[in-house]
Amino acid sequence: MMNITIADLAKVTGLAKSTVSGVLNNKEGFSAKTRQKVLQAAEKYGYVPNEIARGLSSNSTGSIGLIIKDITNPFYNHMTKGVQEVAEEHGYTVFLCSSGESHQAEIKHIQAMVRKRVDGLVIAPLLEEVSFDHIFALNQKPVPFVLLGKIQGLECDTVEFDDYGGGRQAAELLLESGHTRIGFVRGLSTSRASKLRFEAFADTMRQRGVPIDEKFIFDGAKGLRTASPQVPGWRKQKRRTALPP
Amino acid sequence: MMNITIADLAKVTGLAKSTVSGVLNNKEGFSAKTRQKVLQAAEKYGYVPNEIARGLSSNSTGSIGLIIKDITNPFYNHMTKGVQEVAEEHGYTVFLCSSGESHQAEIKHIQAMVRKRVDGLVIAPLLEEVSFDHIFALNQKPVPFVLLGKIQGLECDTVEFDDYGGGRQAAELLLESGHTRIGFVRGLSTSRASKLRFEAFADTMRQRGVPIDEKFIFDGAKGLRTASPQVPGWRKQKRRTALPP
DNA sequence: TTGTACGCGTTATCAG
DNA sequence: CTGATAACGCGTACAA
Repeated sequence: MMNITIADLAKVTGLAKSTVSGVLNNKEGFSAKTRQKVLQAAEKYGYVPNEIARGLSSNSTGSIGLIIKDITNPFYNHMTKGVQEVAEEHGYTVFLCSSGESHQAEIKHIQAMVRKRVDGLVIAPLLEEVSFDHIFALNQKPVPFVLLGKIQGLECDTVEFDDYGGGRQAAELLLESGHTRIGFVRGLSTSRASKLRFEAFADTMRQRGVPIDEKFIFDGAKGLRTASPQVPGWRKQKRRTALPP
Repeated sequence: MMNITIADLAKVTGLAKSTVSGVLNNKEGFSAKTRQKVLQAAEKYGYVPNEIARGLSSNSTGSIGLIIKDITNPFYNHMTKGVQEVAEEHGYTVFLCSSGESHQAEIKHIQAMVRKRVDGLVIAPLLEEVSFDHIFALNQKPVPFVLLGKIQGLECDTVEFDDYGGGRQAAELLLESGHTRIGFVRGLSTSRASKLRFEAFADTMRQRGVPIDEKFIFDGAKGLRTASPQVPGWRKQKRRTALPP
């Protein structure tokens, strides 16, 4: 029950490999008879083109890599959905890799994607308290990539968020509603988003002359407990379900 | 800035391709000097093995395909996380495909995965009101797969859920708490899980002699609105965030 | 210990 | 219009 190849098809139809390949790729210039023969044989034997082989000669794989932190985080799974929809529209498939907030995992995944010769990469990297050597190294390679967040001194495509602005808006909303005892839950120390949002919050509070009570500042939140169903007893299931990165 | 190959390394070191390959694959029987030379050159020129080429001759890709309905559904993203963790432990990478409740998309994705010659496939297929021809066809091919849910007349690996039991338990819990005006929100008609849960609910109600009020039965729920952050304005963003399949 | 030749499945380039 | 042949990058026998 091996996979049938173009050579097999050539043998059974009595044609040459190149002819079979041509017909299968809808090239011009083949007699209707030949076309028929090839197509019928392909159908009959359940021929499925081997994209690995195709990729080797065409030097492209039709795959892109997406490296995120945690697929159970709604921010990332919505983003993944979007990436996937667009990829699909363009005939691409996506490799999903989760770094799980581990710098080592991030490095490993990027290398794996390069080994698999993806046609492109979308990366949501850890942005604080880590080195970016692996990203600079990636930049020396032929594979194009987009980063979620800017890296100092690296000229490349990025998607950025106004985390400072968001933090300010949130603080202002609460202050304008007349609140003064406002708390803040910070995320992991590797999250630049969390850092910026907190800075904005602190700046806004200071500007309005409202003191921050340290009792209400928390650190290292890895997620929000939600009402989401959980896969019961899945290993040491780390919950990390609703906090944007 | 092309990708560097084993042949390039052979050229710059003045060694043979097979020597380079041997060293890179940690084979026995090479002088320390040769080893050094190869490793240094590989490092210097940023050599990254081409898994496409490797896959072509080894007839394996180190990738598995995962076909689910919607990655923003917590049931599926937790499942995806699990699949991914195990895959990674074994040195595999996963292709993520979302069928989005479309039978056509499911078929298309399965074919794409076969073309990409994944080493295996995990599929959460639509189970009601659809044909299974594509699954039977898949079963004729060399690629192993696991299904979420059983298909009549198909001998293959499956993972199953006790949806009927769950529906019964839920009904019993409410009845035993003294409730009688109980509603039920059914999912899509292609969801067997939803169908079975409703049957269990209806059976339980009947057995207890509690009448079902049709006013409280709803159909076609595609998701639960949650407090999850949304990617704002992402196309016609269909929300489908928290209902198990 | 090292080098050569072939196969993996496709595509592309030439001849016929 | 069709057929032979050479890449593509790697592994793996086999030979030197």
